[in-house]
Amino acid sequence: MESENTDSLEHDRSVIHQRVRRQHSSEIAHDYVEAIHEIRQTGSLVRVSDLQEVFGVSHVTVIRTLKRLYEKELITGTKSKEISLTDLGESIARRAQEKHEIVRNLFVKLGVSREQSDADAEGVEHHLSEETLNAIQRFLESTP
Amino acid sequence: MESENTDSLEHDRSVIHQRVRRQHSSEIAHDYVEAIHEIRQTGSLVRVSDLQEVFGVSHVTVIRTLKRLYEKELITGTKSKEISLTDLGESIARRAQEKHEIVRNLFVKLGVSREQSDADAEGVEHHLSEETLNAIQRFLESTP
DNA sequence: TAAAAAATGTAGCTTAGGCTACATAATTTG
DNA sequence: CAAATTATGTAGCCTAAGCTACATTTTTTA
Repeated sequence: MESENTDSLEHDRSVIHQRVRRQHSSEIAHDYVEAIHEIRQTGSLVRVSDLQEVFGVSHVTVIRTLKRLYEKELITGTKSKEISLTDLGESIARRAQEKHEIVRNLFVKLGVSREQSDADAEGVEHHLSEETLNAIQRFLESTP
Repeated sequence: MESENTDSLEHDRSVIHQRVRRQHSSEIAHDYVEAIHEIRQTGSLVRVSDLQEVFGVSHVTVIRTLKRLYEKELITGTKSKEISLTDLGESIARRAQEKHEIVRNLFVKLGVSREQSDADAEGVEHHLSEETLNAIQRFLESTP
């Protein structure tokens, strides 16, 4: 009963780490729908080999991941011709894109190169709370 | 030989994602040495149960992770009494602590609450390049 | 100090996310 | 159009990181 009156110091730590683990487990799904969304935006059909190139993994890994996305109802089908986003997938993709842009713009504004901003944003975007994203947006809108 | 002349557009995407995957695979190790370092800083011995509380996982998971840290020569021993950082582990822990602080201070400066800044920094700290960290530090040192 | 409680450890299961090797299908091209 | 190439798909293996169940050891405490 030691961590009851200590303002749950230890307990809070574990909550933080549990949140990060949760974020990781949805991260790949979000990256995939984001990539699928971008490909669809160009007007192309989405092929396994496209995703294979985007992520730099084997086609086998792509196929299995797509199955999981289908089970989670983020995409409408798992065969190459049928790969498209569900409404849920679509909204997740849009939000991921927004987050990515916000984070990238923050880094650019701080003086980081375009390329590095883009690369770092990729890892970071999944770990920010709404509070922090809002704060970043406020900062971006101030003092251009 | 397809992505040689296309300015490696697709190829670059895959490099970015491969980097994020690499970051993820070292992330837990870094979090552990950071936690061990913090516990040692308070003068206490490090016990399995301490780490279990910090991360909110079962003691079994902690034990197995400690074995991996030992194999990677980040800690000096895997039995509770012997858990301490190697020089390598120590330097990783210090750097992780620094990064965590830099990111947290950025968020605080942007108006995010202490608590949320700390939580978000935990997920973000592993994904920033030196270039971005330096840019953030410059920003923190300017216009206090 | 002996019993109870807490901490540690082992065995073995699960899922996610990588992979190669080996088909089969679809597209391109000579 | 037939052959070659490219794209998909399946089977089965690996590691990391979670877990529960069941010892065993260590520490507390009555």
